[in-house]
Order: sequence, then C-alpha cells, then structure tokens
Amino acid sequence: MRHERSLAGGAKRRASDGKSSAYEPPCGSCEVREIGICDALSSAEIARLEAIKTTTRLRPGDVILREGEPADHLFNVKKGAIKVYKLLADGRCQITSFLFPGDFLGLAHDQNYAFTAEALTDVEACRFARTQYEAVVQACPTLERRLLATASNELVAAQDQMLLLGRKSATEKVASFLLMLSKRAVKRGEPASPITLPMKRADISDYLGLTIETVSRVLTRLKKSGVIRILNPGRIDLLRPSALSDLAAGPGGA
Amino acid sequence: MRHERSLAGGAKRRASDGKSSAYEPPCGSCEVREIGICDALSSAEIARLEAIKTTTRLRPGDVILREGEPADHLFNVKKGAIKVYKLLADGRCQITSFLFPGDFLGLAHDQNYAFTAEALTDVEACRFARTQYEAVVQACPTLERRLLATASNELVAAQDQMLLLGRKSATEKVASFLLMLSKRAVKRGEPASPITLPMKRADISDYLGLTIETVSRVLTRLKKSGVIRILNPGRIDLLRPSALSDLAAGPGGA
DNA sequence: CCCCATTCTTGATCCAGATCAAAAGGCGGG
DNA sequence: CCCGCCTTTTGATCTGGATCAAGAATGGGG
Repeated sequence: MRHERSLAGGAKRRASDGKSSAYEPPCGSCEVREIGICDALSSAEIARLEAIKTTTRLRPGDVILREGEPADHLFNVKKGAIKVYKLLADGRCQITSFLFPGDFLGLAHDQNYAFTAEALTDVEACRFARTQYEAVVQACPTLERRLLATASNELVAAQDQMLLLGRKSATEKVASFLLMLSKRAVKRGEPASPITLPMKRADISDYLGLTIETVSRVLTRLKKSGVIRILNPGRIDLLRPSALSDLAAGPGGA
Repeated sequence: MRHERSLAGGAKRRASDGKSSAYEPPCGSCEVREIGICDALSSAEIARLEAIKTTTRLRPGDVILREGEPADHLFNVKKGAIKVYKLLADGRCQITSFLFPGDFLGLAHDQNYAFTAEALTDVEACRFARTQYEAVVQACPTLERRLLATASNELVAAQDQMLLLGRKSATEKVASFLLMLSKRAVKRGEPASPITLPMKRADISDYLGLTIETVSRVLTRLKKSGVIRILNPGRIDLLRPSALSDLAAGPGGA
C-alpha cells in the first residue's frame, strides 16, 4: 500500500490550513506570468485576480486537494512540482499528471475533486476560492478563453497518455516520459538536456503504468546503451535525444 | 495493421465532401437538445448556431476528421456512434473515446486535430466551421461556459480512463467498460440493461488496451458466471450489475 | 438459399513485465 | 563519522495477457 506513506507524511499539514502566508508576492513580478494562465490578461484583469489571490506554500508530501472533497479552490503553480493521481480501493495508484511552474490545477466540473494532488517538492502556488474566481471569470472573457485553451491542452495531453498507457512498451513509455519532461522544461525556460526528475521511481512507475523495478531496469538499459546518463540527485542527462525519440516512437520508422 | 481496413472502407467518402445535405432538421426539434451542448442556450443563441450549422450524414467506416489535418470544423453528434483514436507509426491503435448522441467533437487547441474520428454506425451530426463557431462563442458567454464544462467532463473521463489503462486487470477493464456504456445509455434516456455495443471486439480491445482475444475470453467468462448475457446483434444484458460493479472496482472492498 | 468474407470464440504456447527477494547506495540526524 | 532508514538497483522466478493458430458463428450479396 504504497500511498499510505505519503499520505501519512502529508496529512499533518493541509494546504487549506495556511490561508494566510508570510509573504504575498505581487502578480506584477510573477515568474511564471507568461507561461501560465495569467498570460494575455490585461492589467485590470490581473488586478481582479490578485485581489482574491492567496499564496500557498507546501512541503513534500503535503496534500493540496483530495479526491472526493468539495472542489472549492483553484491553483496556479509557481514553484516546485506536484503529482496528480487517482487511487483504486486496494491502493493501486495512477498518476494522471505532473504539474510544474505555470501549470493550472483544480479544473473539476463536478462538485468534488476527481483526483488528489500532492506536493513532490517545496511548492509555492496561487490559490483562489472557486466562487470568487468564477465571478472574475464571468467578467473576464479573456480569462475564460484561457481556461478553455488550458483544458483543451490538458485533453490532448491526456489522449497522448492514454495511447502511452494502453499501447506502448515499457521502453517506449520511459523514453516518452523523459522526452516529455525535457520538452516541458524547455517550455518554462530550462535547458532541454540535464533534466530534473523531482519524483521518485515509484511516482514514475505510477505514471507509466509500470512497476518500480521495470522503470529502474529500463533506465539502466538506457544508461548502458549510452542514450542517457544518470546524475546524482534526481537529474538525467539526455545524451542522444534522437535515439530516445526513436525508442519512444517504437518500430514503424521502417 | 488493423486499421488499414477501416480506413480503406471509410476513405472513399469524406465527411467534408457532403457540405450540403438533403434535409436540414431544425434545432427546435433536436432530439439531443437537452443532453448536448445546446442545452441551456437561449433561443437567440440557438438561432445563431443554427444559421451556421450544416447536417452531416456518415456511414460506418467514414472518417469524420483525421489526426494532423487542420482543425477547422466542430461537430455535435445527433445519431449513431463514433470512435475517436490515435495511432502509433506501426499501426497500434488506442481509442480514446466513443461518442454517442449529445456528445461534442472537435475540441482541439492546436491548429490541427490530435486524433482521428470515424463513424461506427450510420451517423448524423451537426457541423460548424470553426471560424464561424468561434464568432458565435465570442458573443455567447453561455456557450463558452458550456464548452468549458464539456471539456472539464472529458478531462475527468480521461483521467478515469488512464486509471483503467494503467492499473486495472483485464476483467476490471471489461466490467468497467460495460458499466460505462450502461451509464451513458441511461444519460441519453435509454434503458440501463440491455445495452447496445455499436463497436466490434477489435474496437473494445483498442479502447481497453487489450487484445481481441482477451476481450472475448473475459466476456465469455462473465457470461458463464451469469453476470451478463450476450444477445444476438451487438447487445448485452447486464444480469447482475452489482456483481459487475464489484468486478470493476477490484479487490479492496475487503 | 447458399457462399464467402468478416467477426468472434476457443485452444495452445510464449513472453514482457510483475512479483518476490536481497543487496547496494544515499542521506539526514545524532 | 557512523547509524539506520529509505530509495534504487539487480537477480530469480512467475504469470496475466499476448501471440499464434484453428474453428464456429454471423451476415450480406448474388
């Protein structure tokens, strides 16, 4: 029951507790402004959002929101990494996405969240009460369009992930995963090659529909074949990205 | 190369060809009005949509839109069933969703479609040019909100499907699938129990990340254990839905 | 009504990845 | 600097579902 651990670790301090925070960074100097949902908002719109914004800080293992609970907050990730997952009754876990700076969290059509979100590292995020947020959305067509675009993007990503989970081999899955991390790092202005893996092997396997052991074995194989290099902390050097692409796509480039 | 078959069958007549259609049913008498995206639109808004609407009719195997092509149309399904899928280079296929009356098709944030959609049965759908549709959306906040709600719903469904693909056993997958079909049938006013399966075994396996043989074996087992009954055409009787739910959830109800 | 093509079921065997088991790192705390 | 815990790697074995291979329904066209 792999998850009892992290839940136990994280349940102590709920995100919702820290409504007030030591320091409220202004939106004007937001580091993720141009890659997040706030991009393309007018300064008047930003001001309206800023008025209802709270900054949340979390530590590894903290649960930000839990499946089944009332969906009454929305978040913008500013720093750190988050895993979003669903559990089966017996503890099996499927991570549906990892969130990084600039990502949006909390879209849920239902009354309740359909998933759990948990910090992997120290996290800083903007937090909005849903009711207030919706009021702002009503008044800002730009924001609503931005939300729709975000949802569409997530949908496309979800479809890619379904293809991966349903039809790719272990090697293809791991290769695709590394490339995805690299691409997303680039999108937020980080280098493509020594990528940072803020998550454990267990998280990678819960994301790819594999076991820890299989993920480890595939990484070892990639390392031995000179495609990647595994650096000390959670960092991996993509030595031959094109080889990785070939592996990710599988045969058929015949 | 399983798909060459269906593509061959469908490529003859593209949906986009039949811009004009023999008969344009008015929105006022639309059968799926209250379960589709048009629900909750004012009659003025409906009129604006109706003005730019075309009715498309398709036959089994017809491709409605293809991955990679410019995403310049949106659809509302009125009759029939559609499969939405992605392919790998070597022909492996993952169906990401089945569409039924009332469902929306065409959300794509990118310039191009990220998936292919193909009719499973005779299909009737409303078709809108994207540019015109977007103009209407701009003017109708209700419609935009409805689109966002639809996208959110799809996202939740996609997450469920990821859990299924990544972590469920073959039996759990098939049981979940049958229950999903039943639930959706109810939602559009059909009975819960003798459900109609408009798709072939190959489609079910491409949806569940299994092979045809495994799907067939699981169905046989469910039949032999008295949980379902397989009726002649593509119909299945859910004799013991609660047993099916137990199977779908897996162990853990311990 | 029969024929042929397609789909579905069933059986036999195989294998990628799971499971079980244990050693080897890494790292924070004392 | 050492200890103990957690994570990762590696090895041995097992198994659920894939693959390979026939049959048995089904159904549409002539």
